[in-house]
Amino acid sequence: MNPSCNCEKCELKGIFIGHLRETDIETFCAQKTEKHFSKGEIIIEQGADISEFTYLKDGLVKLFRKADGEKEQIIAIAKPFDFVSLLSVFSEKKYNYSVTAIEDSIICILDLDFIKNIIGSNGVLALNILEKMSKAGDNIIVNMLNIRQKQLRGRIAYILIYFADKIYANTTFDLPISRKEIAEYIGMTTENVIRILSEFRQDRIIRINGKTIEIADMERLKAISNFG
Amino acid sequence: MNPSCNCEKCELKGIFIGHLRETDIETFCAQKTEKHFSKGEIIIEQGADISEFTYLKDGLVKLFRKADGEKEQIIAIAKPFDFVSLLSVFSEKKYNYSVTAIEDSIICILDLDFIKNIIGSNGVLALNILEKMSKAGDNIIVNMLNIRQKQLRGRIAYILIYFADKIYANTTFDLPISRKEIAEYIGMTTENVIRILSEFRQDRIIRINGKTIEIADMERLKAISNFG
DNA sequence: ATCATAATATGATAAGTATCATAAGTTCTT
DNA sequence: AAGAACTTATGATACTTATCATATTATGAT
Repeated sequence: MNPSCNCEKCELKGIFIGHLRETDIETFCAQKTEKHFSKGEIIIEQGADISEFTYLKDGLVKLFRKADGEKEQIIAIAKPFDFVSLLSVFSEKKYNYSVTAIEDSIICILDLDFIKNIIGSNGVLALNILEKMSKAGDNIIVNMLNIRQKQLRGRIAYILIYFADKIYANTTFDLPISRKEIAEYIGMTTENVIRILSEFRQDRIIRINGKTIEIADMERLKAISNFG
Repeated sequence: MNPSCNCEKCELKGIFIGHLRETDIETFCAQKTEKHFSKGEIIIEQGADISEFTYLKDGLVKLFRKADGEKEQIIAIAKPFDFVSLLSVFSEKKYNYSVTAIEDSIICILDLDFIKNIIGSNGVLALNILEKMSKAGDNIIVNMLNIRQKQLRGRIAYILIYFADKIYANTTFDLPISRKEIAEYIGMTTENVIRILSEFRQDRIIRINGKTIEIADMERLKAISNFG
């Protein structure tokens, strides 16, 4: 493992480095660029040419699209290993969604043709990528289906639990997105997101302090998520 | 091209046969099983082990899942080339959705380990599969986002246009699914699907005769799809 | 053929959600 | 420090959608 690569912490290390031939590792490490993005910065802009293969090494990002005269729609909140350039990369010429950092993030960038070349000459690596892509797409779809089958209270409960369990592993956390963005994520209005959060607070299911949320009654929240 | 393979009509021929070495083509053709399913028959059952790689050669199928005590949710209506075993195949052990034929269909089946083997030893083929998977996942997600941002009338209009344009290339067609299934596909109740179809009929936007739908005023339907 | 079951259909009502209005608190800019 | 722009907040009302009830027509099974 080439130390210049500085990939020790990267969750994708196993997939890439582990399956590359020695000569490719050299090129891979020389190729790789790491970029830091502060919370709020745009990483990928909808409509831009896809010429790079990017993935999230650290942080948290949101994928969203803006159609015609419509509101923005958040497609996914992605953490490391959830692949950033997961969707269109291998099938489209231009991104049909944007990505921004919702927490300080580190993105690794590789030339797409270079990656395609490696994959084309390394079937085992290809299978691994295939597995990751498959999983990433799956997760987004399952998530959307889960949200779709619930009503507003259930959706809010679901997303709060998602942050607590899957992202922060803590019942107290700072919401990385605004109420408006939550609305764009679960397909409802900003007012109703605020309203239902207030309702949960009044019912002592959560405590709110600005962006800070504390889940006070996880049992009830889970019940709402499951049956709401 | 081995004639015993009988793949002339298959849209996936180019991807598989085109990139296989001579020796692999022999095995591929010997391996391949073709199965016919009549309308209504179950092709894949949720929860079953994934041990085969299946794809749709001809016909029309629906992918759906059933969660806990919830209603069924239709994930996608897939035509040939939209890959049947697209989602979980490379990442899961068991199917988390079912597939049934909504029109008489022909399915091609290959052992999954065999396919993985081929991919593992053939990077170019891998890239092609990656492209297809990427595209298939994309389509489902975009479709779900499109539907989500509309209200009921817009959703119904959208799906009618989808069948007319994308599936049957004809403004008159037989609906391959029931009103109940439409409801499961666009996330609303059966009654409202029926109601809105009746409404469209009363407004002379469509003509209905049982399962047969004729789009009488495509302009208006498109307007409803876009702005509803 | 006939019974049972499911699909289509329509109305009335209840529940859920969006829209509009307004206000107070934040954050960012200058 | 003040103002602009945005976020959070809450209420009133209108609109959208679901639920319940009931009837009719299709479909499938014995």
